Amino acid sequence: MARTKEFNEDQALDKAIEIFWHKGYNGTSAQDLVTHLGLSRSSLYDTFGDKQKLFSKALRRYQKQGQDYVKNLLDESEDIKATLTVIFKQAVLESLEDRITKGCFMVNSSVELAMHDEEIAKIVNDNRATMQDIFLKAVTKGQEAGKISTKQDARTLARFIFNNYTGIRVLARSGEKDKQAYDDILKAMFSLF
Amino acid sequence: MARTKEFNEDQALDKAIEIFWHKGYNGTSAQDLVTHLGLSRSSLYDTFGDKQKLFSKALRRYQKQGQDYVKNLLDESEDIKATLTVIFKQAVLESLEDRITKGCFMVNSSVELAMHDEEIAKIVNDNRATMQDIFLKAVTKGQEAGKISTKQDARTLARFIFNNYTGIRVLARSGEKDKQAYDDILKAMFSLF
DNA sequence: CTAATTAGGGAACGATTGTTCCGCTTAATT
DNA sequence: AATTAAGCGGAACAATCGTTCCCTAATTAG
Repeated sequence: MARTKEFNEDQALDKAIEIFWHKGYNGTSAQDLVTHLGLSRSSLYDTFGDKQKLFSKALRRYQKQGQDYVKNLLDESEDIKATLTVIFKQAVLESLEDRITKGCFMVNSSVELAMHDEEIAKIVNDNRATMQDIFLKAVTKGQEAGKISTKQDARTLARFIFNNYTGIRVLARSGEKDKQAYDDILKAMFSLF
Repeated sequence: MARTKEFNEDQALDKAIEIFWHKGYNGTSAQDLVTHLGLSRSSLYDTFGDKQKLFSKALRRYQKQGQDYVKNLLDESEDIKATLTVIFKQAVLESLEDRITKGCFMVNSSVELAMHDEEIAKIVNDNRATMQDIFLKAVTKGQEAGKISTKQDARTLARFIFNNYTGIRVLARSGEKDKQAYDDILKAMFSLF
């Protein structure tokens, strides 16, 4: 009956993730979006509603990608401690390699928007709950397999892991490029398991 | 020779800290500043230059206040571990009490601006270096007094402490009000000393 | 081929942005 | 008391903000 879209919505969303991640919500203008997504103002607003709706849709997509990545690795893991090391070393690698250090889109959004936007607060809180749950299940499995110390209970460790992950992402966002700084944090953290 | 200012510059700076802390740099408009600081546009610009200069001056003031607080406590401390507990418990308390959770102005600014503004990046990096140095000296003292485990070297612990502090402040900013969540992190963290 | 419907380019909107400037007030110095 | 320099309230600035609207292009159903 009508014309077909000339762009792929998910690809556009990935572009939105990129620029919001880099510049933040308030730092990204409508013009930035038009330029970076490569589609017209009308297409942008017809497809996504408004800036806020586009942002939360992008953040949700980012959330799912990140969670799937971590969950899959841990679900299939035989050695939780080793897999956690992989995950954290990967985060460090990204932090060191990124020429424009973007940190973590979720952490950035927590800090910038969670307290001012209920929708974003929901996503952030849901993300924290889900991630801690993923870590909780993994740690429990690791403890049962005797691969992780039972000195601390699983929930405590899950929260502790998440907290250090957050810290590392902020460190990355602030531009730290000294590998030793990250490795020290990881060393201290993993010495607890 | 001329008229005297009707306001105190430091008091105005404290007001600026408040609103920038709460709303961020991009989220705070010139009108917000006029309203909140209670002085006219002309006075504001005559005194502080522009928005960016006012912001970095406010952030520097905040930095000094925070560093002095931690440094004084640790310098005068006989029991480093106990003093660190006090500092972290205080941060948790603030996080739980604040009706509008502002997190940490320095952390917020790192995330929002460090990668886009060289001046802010300088402040953030200087703050990290200084804080880690304060922790380093304290941990060393604690280890020498046999109050802190020597399983990890002092620099590693200093970075680790700073990382967990950052994480907790992000947690606060995202609105976490469950005391147990903070206490778990502290428990895990202090179990390393 | 025509009618119907959506996509998309781009001009245009009012509101708000950060900043400047003018004109009057105030107060210390001469 | 006169002079002078700065403070200050508020109007005004151009630029940019997020958003809407109009008009033509494209596509498919009938």
